[in-house]
Amino acid sequence: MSNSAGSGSVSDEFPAGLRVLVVDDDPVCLMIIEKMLKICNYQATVCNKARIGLALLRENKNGFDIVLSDVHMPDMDGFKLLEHIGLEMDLPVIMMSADDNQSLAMKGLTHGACYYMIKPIRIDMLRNIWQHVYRRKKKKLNGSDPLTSPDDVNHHQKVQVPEDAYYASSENGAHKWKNAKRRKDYEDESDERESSSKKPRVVWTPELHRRFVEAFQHIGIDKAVPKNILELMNVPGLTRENIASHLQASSDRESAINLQDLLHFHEQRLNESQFMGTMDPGYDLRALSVRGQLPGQSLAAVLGGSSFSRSQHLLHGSSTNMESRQLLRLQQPYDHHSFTGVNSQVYMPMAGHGQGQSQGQGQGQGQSQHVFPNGIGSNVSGGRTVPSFNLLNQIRPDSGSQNMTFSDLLAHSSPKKTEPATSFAVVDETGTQDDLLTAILEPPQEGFGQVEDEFGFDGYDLDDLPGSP
DNA sequence: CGGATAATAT
DNA sequence: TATATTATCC
Repeated sequence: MSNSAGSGSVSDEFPAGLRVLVVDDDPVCLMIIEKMLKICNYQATVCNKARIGLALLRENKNGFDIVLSDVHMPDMDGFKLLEHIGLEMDLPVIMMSADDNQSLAMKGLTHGACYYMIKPIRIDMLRNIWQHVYRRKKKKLNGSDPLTSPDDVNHHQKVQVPEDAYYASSENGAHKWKNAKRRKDYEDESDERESSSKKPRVVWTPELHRRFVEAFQHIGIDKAVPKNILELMNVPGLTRENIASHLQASSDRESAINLQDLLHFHEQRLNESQFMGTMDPGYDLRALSVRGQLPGQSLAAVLGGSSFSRSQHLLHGSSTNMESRQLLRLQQPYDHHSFTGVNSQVYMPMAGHGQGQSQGQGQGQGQSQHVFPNGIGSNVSGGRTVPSFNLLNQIRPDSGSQNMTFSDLLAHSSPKKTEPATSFAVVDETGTQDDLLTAILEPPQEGFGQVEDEFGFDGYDLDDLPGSP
């Protein structure tokens, strides 16, 4: 294999030869998957012991592109394996399980799995796995931009959190942020000159953030207000406002993340039902809308809860699987270089509207009628409300642990934060935020968000696969 | 304090 | 330009 140098041409051989490591204690399953992978033209390596799988991975760090692992295994829990892989190498891991338990799936996803497949695995599901590899590779490229100028500009550094690193703490990084916003009490000096910047914006490096979290946890959710946090953090130059702003941003991010998790599920359902495909390949803007509430709160509440009441009637029978039905139309006739189902962004509009007043800036343009929850998108520029938020950065780590997280923060400190969203939408990576906005704002079409007969699917294989026609 | 929006940075 | 992050305002 080997690709030619990065010319623009799409190497039509990329997906082929993908090196997949499959770990599953069930020999039958293992064999089947292996077979299917081969049919897909992938290079499969199988093993029935998690430990062995891990050993294989360690042996040649670059020997595989992606890992497919079962969840339940005698010698080592699939999550454990996942953990090790996440810690030691940068490989996309897909979890598999016959158990469609939502929380289990959630656990897999939050622990770093890039996907969670419900067995039985169908070949259609395997065809697409290359996307995960591709996506990760792409992300890495974007992240490691060569902008790292060694200059000692005391500005700020580009602290891109490598997707797999989360908040790896670097002990001696304690002073890095200091120079980033050295400000002291001297207000007279500098301001304009001073070597570089004029306005030292605080840069929340992972280290700084860590300190923040530490303080937050130490204080306890009830008293964790900016003032207290500031005090405990004891960082020269940092102001209460800085904390407040960060606090706000953090909680917003948290809810955004939950949203993203939700998205994962949708993606799965999508992929899983895509075999019946054959829609016209005309559009690639997948917009998905959910009626009902989408409390920016906890994902658990959303998934397990009674949200989505609107589509309730669509669910006949098994109530185990939540919103799987309100999916929409998928396309992607093939497993080719289309990206449907992978990169996506989610936005949610607030229930109400019309707050766009702003302080009489000179914008001149009209205000958007829709308001987005702060952080998840609230930037009015050029008269438009532009949604935005960063899904990828600053997601705090330690899933498993029961440390206090910002979810707690969210739940406690802002019960009435913003109104629950009435819908949300998703677009794939070709969609811009604006597209999304459009999707959201679009008048609730008939059948939007509901199962559409016209498209030939009224059920999802997820449940009826096991044999219940 | 908490939340929204303006301002910057990338 | 569009989006992300932080500063300000109320």
